[in-house]
Amino acid sequence: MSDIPALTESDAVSAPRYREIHDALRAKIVSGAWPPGFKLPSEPELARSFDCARMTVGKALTALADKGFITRRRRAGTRVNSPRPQESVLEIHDIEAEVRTAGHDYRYRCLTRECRPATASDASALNVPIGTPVLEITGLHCADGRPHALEERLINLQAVPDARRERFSKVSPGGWLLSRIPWTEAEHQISALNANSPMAQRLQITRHKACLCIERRTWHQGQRITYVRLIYPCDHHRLVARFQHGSP
Amino acid sequence: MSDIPALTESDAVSAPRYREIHDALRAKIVSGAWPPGFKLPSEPELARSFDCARMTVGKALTALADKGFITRRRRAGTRVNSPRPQESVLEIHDIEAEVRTAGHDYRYRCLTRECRPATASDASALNVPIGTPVLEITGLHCADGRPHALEERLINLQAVPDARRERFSKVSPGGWLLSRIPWTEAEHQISALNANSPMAQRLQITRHKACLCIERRTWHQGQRITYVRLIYPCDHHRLVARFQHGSP
DNA sequence: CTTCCAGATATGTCTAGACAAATCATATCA
DNA sequence: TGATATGATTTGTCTAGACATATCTGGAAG
Repeated sequence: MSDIPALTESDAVSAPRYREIHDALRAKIVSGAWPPGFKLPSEPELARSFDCARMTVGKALTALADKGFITRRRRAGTRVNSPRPQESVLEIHDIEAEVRTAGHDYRYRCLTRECRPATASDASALNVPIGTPVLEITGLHCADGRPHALEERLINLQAVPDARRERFSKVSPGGWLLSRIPWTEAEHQISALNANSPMAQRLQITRHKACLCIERRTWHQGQRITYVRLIYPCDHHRLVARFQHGSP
Repeated sequence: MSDIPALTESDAVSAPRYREIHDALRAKIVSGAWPPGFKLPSEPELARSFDCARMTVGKALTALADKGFITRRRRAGTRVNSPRPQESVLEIHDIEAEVRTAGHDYRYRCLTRECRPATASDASALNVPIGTPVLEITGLHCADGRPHALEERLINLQAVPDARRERFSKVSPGGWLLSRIPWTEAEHQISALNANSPMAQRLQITRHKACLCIERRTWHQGQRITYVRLIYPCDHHRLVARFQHGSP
């Protein structure tokens, strides 16, 4: 027989001190007792009032700052932030993984491929000077042989010169790039659009059908790597984002 | 004249030690030198090899664990995680704030309002038993008098009984709820759809026009509060998500 | 062979103190 | 008055050590 008592959330083994402090301070903020702009007591004062070392309150404050509740500045002290817009964590999956986990067969097919000096629109999409060598690729992601998503991509050849030698006929440029140059920064824009004729033809859908459009720009160490536009027919895809604030 | 030297990213004032360690370890991981499942050296070993105190490597490891690169377990040690799907932080703004910050005049108008026992579809949207009292509201968010977004909402009256007495004729239920019951958990689904006739009529757009559809489910302490579907004509809205992994 | 207990080891938390760096407030000088 | 030096305050980082807690390993007991 085990002597370990049953644990419920409410009677956890006693949270660590820094979490107690973190939660106490957060309660002051979310309840409105400490409104935006309010200056918190200094670390030494908090340490005295919580009867612990400064490092311990510091740990709690750092966590609150990481979560965006407060801003800390040397000498100026710590202040409560204005509430930020709702944030959700959006998981943007690799298309191949996404298709395969849904239990379908995945295939990629290249439609067009062209190396050229950047036009004005290429330049603005990649944020490079006009004339910089770029590679434009359009391809189709298929699930069980049926078109799943259309990909239109620009690659900055200055950042990824190897791409010039790759045909991308069967291998999707997304995975190829990811394995070569891990991105450090990404920006996504999500919008809706009506399929135009070439899109509709390639995706085998009717013209004007609503599509989800995901544009992604990727950086590596500040340098723009690639710009990609993915077009999903509306019944093929939806994005899910979840957010939890409070407990952790 | 200021003697402060110009700072470029490359010549920052010398990063704190724990960040150097953090970056060094992350480099091992993202480069693949330490593959998923790899067991890292123990804290004391790392402290020796980086010639610093254990707390300093601990800080770096904690940060890496928070970001999902590694998993740490007592006695079992620290291991590299399998790569997670790309994640982006998606900011989902309050519509009113969004319209106003764009410099437009904002107005909300209620279209329909009905209290009823939950039908089967209400029940699945709110995850409550059939027959639970719910409030259904449809309304229109307008910018400068023109339709901006259509809102279809269900409110769980068991969780928010006060809503029964509120007419919501001019005040948007989103803000009303938010000020009353702060959510602790939210899930968003983003998809595209073609406007059907009633949508098109209410939004004053042509039928079949592509719209961005954002569905949101909100919880408070595990209890489902509300389900809302927002329909934006495609040229009215796009979502932006940013993600940076690495530096912070 | 299985079960159980006792180390050994790795992380988790905490402390008290130290110095560094940023910034605010004040006093001083031109 | 206005610019500048000075000091005080607050956060940022780091250390060396301590004890707590979880978990793995191997050996002893049944």
